[in-house]
Amino acid sequence: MRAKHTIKDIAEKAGVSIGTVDRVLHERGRVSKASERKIVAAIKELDYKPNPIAQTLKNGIVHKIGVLLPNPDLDSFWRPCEEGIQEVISEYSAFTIDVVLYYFNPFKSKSFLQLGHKAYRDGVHALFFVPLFDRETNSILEKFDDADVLLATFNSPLLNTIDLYVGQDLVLSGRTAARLLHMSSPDKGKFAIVHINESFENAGHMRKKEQGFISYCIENGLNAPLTITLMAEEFKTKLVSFLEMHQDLQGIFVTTSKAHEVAKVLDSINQEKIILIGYDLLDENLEYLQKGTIDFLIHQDPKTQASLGLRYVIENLLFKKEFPKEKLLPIGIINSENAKSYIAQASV
Amino acid sequence: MRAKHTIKDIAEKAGVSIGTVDRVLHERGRVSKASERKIVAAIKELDYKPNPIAQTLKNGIVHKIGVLLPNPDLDSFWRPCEEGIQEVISEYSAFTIDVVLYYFNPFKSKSFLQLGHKAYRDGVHALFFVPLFDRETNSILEKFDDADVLLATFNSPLLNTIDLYVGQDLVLSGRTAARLLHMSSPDKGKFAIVHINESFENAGHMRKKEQGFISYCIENGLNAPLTITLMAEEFKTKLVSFLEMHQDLQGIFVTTSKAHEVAKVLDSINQEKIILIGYDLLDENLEYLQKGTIDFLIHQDPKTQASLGLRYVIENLLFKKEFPKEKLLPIGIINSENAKSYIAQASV
DNA sequence: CGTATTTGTGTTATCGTACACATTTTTTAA
DNA sequence: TTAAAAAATGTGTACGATAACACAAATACG
Repeated sequence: MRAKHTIKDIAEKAGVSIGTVDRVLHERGRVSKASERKIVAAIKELDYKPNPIAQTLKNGIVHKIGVLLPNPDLDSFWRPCEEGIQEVISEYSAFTIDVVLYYFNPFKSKSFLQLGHKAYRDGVHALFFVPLFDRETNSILEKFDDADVLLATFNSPLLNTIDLYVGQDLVLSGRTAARLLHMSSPDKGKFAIVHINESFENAGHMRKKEQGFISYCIENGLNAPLTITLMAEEFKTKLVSFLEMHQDLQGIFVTTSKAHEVAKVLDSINQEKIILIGYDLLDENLEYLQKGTIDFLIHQDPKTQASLGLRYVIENLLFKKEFPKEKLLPIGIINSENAKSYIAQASV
Repeated sequence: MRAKHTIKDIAEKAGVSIGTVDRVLHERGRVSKASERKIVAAIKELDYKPNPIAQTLKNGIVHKIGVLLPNPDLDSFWRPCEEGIQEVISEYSAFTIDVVLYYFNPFKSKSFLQLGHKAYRDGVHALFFVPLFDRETNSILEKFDDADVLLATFNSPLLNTIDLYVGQDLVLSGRTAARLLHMSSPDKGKFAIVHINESFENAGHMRKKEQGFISYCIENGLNAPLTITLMAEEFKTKLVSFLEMHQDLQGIFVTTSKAHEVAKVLDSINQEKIILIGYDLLDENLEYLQKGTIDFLIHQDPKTQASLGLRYVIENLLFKKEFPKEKLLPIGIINSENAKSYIAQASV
C-alpha cells in the first residue's frame, strides 16, 4: 500500500492551492471549471480519500447521542441492553462523544413519546432507540424529519425510514425452535407453543415466532402445534390443567424469556419428559437449563444488539465509518454446555 | 458528560505551559517536582485523557500490520479467514494502515517459519497470525522479543506471551456436541467420535474436542464413545466396516470440518437413523444439513476470529483502544433452520 | 569570579482538514 | 478606459498532542 495522499498532494498535482481543492471537495463553489477539472482528475488519479482522523479532529464537536431505552428497573429484560450500552460508553470514553440515556416506562407509551421529544429538544446528533410503540415512534420520527439526525433502532423492527436496524429474524428463530423439538422427538410430534403475555408490547414478537414455528411444522408434515397464552394470574392452574389435558405432549416452546416459569411448574409436578425451549440467558433460565428442565434456550442477544448498534452509530459519527442498513444477528442455540461460552462473551 | 479537557486546560490549571505538561505525561524529565505535583493534581482533578484522534494524527505513521495465514488455496478451511481479513482491510481503507498478507503452506512448517521471519525483516508494527507450529512459533517470537511489536494470534491457542488470542474453547465445543447427541437419544447412548486426519496440524484441536466429548459422557453416566481415525485412503471402506461392526450406533461426532464426507458415506448406504454432528459452515456441510443427513454443525467461526482479531489490532494501533488478552468466541450450534442467520452474518 | 553545564520552562512547527478572510484576477457596467 | 462588482484563488489559523528548539535561571567547577 502506497502512502496516503493528502489534500496537499492533490493541490500540487493540480497546480492550485489547498483551499481550492477543499472548495471542490465540499462543493462550496467559487472554482473555475478549468481548476475543477484538474482537481477532479488529480483526486481520481491519486485515489485520494480524506483522512477521517483529521476531519474528526478538525470538526472537534462533541457528538451527542441519545439512547432511548426501556427502564431496566421496570422490566429486567432490558438490563443486558443497558449493560451493553454502558460498556460501549466506557470503551469510547476517550473520545468526544456524549451519550445521553433516556429510560422510558415500557408499559406507558406516553413516557416513550415524551422522552423521544425531549431527545429532540436536547439536540442530539443521533438517536438510538427501541421502537416499542408504533404510533408514538412515527410521531417522534416526524419531529426529526428535517433535522440531520442519525436514526437507529434495535430489537423491534420498523418499516419506516430508519438508517440502521439491529435485531434478529424472529420468524426464523421460531423455525429453529421447531427444528430442535423435531430433532428430539422424530415422529410426527405433539408440541405446544406457550405465550406468556405480561405486557402487550411483546405481541408482535410472539406472533412472528409462532408463525415460524408453525411454518416449520407444516413444511415437515408435523402435527399443528397447540397454542396457549398464559397471564400472571392463574398461571400455574391454567398450565397444569393444560398439561393434564394433553398427556402426550412432547415439547413446549415458550416465546418469551419466561421459560423458567414454565420450568418451575413442570418441576413441581415432576414432569421430566417434556422438552422445553425458551428464550434468553436469564439467570433463572440458566438454572433450569443446568438442571435439565429447560433443554434449549434461544439467544436473542439483546446486549449485542444494543452494543453493536451503538458502536455503529458512534463510529459513523467519529470516523465516518459506514454501516449496513439492517444487521440481523445470528440465532444462537444454547444448551447446558455451550451456555458458558455465551456468558463469557458478555465481557469484551 | 462534561466537555473533554485538553492539555491546555491542564496547563492553565497548573499554571505552566503545555510543553511542561507534555513532559510530565510522557515522563521525559526536565520538570521540577513542584510543577510535576501541580500537573499531576490537575490531571487527576480534571480526569484528563489524551485525545487519541489527535495523537494518531500527530504520529501520522502508516501502521504496518503483518498477517500470517495458511494459504487458502492449499487448504480451503482458511478461505473464510482470508475473507474476514479482506473485509476489515476495506473497512479501514481510509485510515493509515498497511496490512501485509503472508500466506504460508500449512503443510510445511518451514514455510511458516520463513514468512514469520520475513515479516520481522519487513518491520511490521503488529503481527497477527495462526500459530500452527509450536517450535517455529517460538523461534519467530524470539525474533520479535526485543522489538515493540504487537503480537496477536487466532484459531490455535498458545501458551507463550502473546498480547491477544481470539479463538474458541475446544473442550467445551466437544461437550456441546455430546450434549446434543445425548438430547437426541436420551438413554445411555452409543456414540462414536470420528477424527479425519488430513494433516497433523489439527491434532491438537481434535484431541481437545474428544476430551470434552468424553468428559461429558463420563459425567452423565453415558457409555464411553468409540473412537476412530480415518485417513483419505480407504476412507469409505473403513467407515462402512466400522458401521457394520456397530449396528446400534446412535450418533457420530466428527471433530473436523469434513463431516460431509461421512455424510456422503451414510447417504450411500441409506443409513438415516444416525445423528451426525460436525464442524463449520462449509457449502458441502450445509448441503447435507438441509438434506438432514447432518443434524448439527458447530460453528467455529474462523471468519469472525480473523476479522475480530485484526480489528482489535488495528483499533489499538490507530486509536489506542484496549482489547482483552483472550477472546473466546461463543460456540454456535447450527441446525437446518438457523444456518441462514449465520450465513447472512457473513457480510458486515 | 567568570565561564560551562545542567535544569527548568516556554515557544513553535507539525500532522491533514476546514473555513474565514485576504488577495488577486476576471468580468461587467458606466 | 476605468472603477466597481464578481469570481477565483491563496493564506492563515484552529483542532489537540507532540517534540524539537530556544532561552532563562540555577548550579558546577577551575
